[in-house]
Amino acid sequence: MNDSGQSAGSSARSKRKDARRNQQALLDAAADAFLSSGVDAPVRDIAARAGVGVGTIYRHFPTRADLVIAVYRHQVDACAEAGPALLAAGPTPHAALVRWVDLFVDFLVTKHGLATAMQGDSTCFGPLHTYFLERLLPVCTQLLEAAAASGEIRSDLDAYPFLRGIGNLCVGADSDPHYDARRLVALLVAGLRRSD
Amino acid sequence: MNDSGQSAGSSARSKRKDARRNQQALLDAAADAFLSSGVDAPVRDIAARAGVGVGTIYRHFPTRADLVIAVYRHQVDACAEAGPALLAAGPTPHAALVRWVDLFVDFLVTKHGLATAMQGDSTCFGPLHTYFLERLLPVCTQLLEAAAASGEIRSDLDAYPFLRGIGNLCVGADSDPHYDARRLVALLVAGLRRSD
DNA sequence: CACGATACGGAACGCAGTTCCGCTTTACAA
DNA sequence: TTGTAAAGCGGAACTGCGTTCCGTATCGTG
Repeated sequence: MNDSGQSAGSSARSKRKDARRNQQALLDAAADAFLSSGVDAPVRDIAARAGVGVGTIYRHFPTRADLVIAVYRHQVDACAEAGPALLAAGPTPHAALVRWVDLFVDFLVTKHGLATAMQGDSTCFGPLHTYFLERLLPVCTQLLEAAAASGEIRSDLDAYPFLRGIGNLCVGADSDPHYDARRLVALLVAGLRRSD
Repeated sequence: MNDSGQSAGSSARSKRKDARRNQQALLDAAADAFLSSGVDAPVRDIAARAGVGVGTIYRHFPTRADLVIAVYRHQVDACAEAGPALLAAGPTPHAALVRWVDLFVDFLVTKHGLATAMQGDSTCFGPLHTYFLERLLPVCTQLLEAAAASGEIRSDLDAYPFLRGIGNLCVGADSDPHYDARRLVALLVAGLRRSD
């Protein structure tokens, strides 16, 4: 039952050499395109950049969202793994929580349109939302519970709405210099502090 | 120079009777459609409901967003006008701020997909975003400044990011029973409190 | 080298918002 | 009442998106 890492069909090593080459080209092209045009870069553009037809994209990544996941998987994983590390390193669980949230926000804000894509509609980006959740929810829960156990924050907020709230606050943070998502997230976290 | 209320071209009383009738039918149909299918209801559906062609929509409302604005204008205005009233009535500016925010969040959460439409992409819903801003920003500024002047909250947060943050937190609040936008907004406001 | 499995390309589909233009309806003047 | 220009209308058509499909090309093996 433990089959983590097979979701997009992109990690099962295929037999044919050209297939693997195309898949890598696609990942590179997508990363490029996301960087310069945001996560909303049209599938056709990505295919063109990679020098393949659109059909090839869909053989490797069943859906646009799966391509996005594949591109950012490493960074999401890194963020997930940073949680326990911060908890072990930081002076207090609350400090670890704050640092981890910063990490997450930095990640979201840096990728143009990622936050928007991850929230909002469910038709096209459902898988993306799901992946983020299943990867980050356990970590976030752990941090939240540790900080609650140490009495630094209130204990009546689940990780899910907290994570979604952070994600939501990051929507549109790029492309608007007057909107500072980091600050608002900090305010939200400040609102969590126990007011004894 | 003071020509408020002409923006969508929907309030300039047209000469022809049928035109006015169609415009009203369109508004009713849109309100209906938004209620049952969310603000994302396709233009064609709305036109069909109203018994007109799509072209008719675009003569009355240059853009989908303008139709959305026209449908919700009254409620946005009501929200804007409630600001000063609450400020005058409430025991403290902070209480007024909290109540006003509640009002705004209720409004956003109630209309399926409105928050999502208002934030996020700018191509299609730019005018919507703009309208909300120009209507609510002054009110929000007033409330924030009053609460800051009374020493109840910190004074270093502009109304714009605050409003956007609230709007963002409401994204996807409908259609997800596990996500309580009201609570998160409350947390955000709590984070605003002065910590002397 | 031949052949079957595998992968590829890109035309085509469905569904958005929006535009365009030939036709209808209205309002007003004669 | 009726003629006529202006205003309004309907819906086919255009652009752009994600996705599907299928005839063709390529790969790896016997």
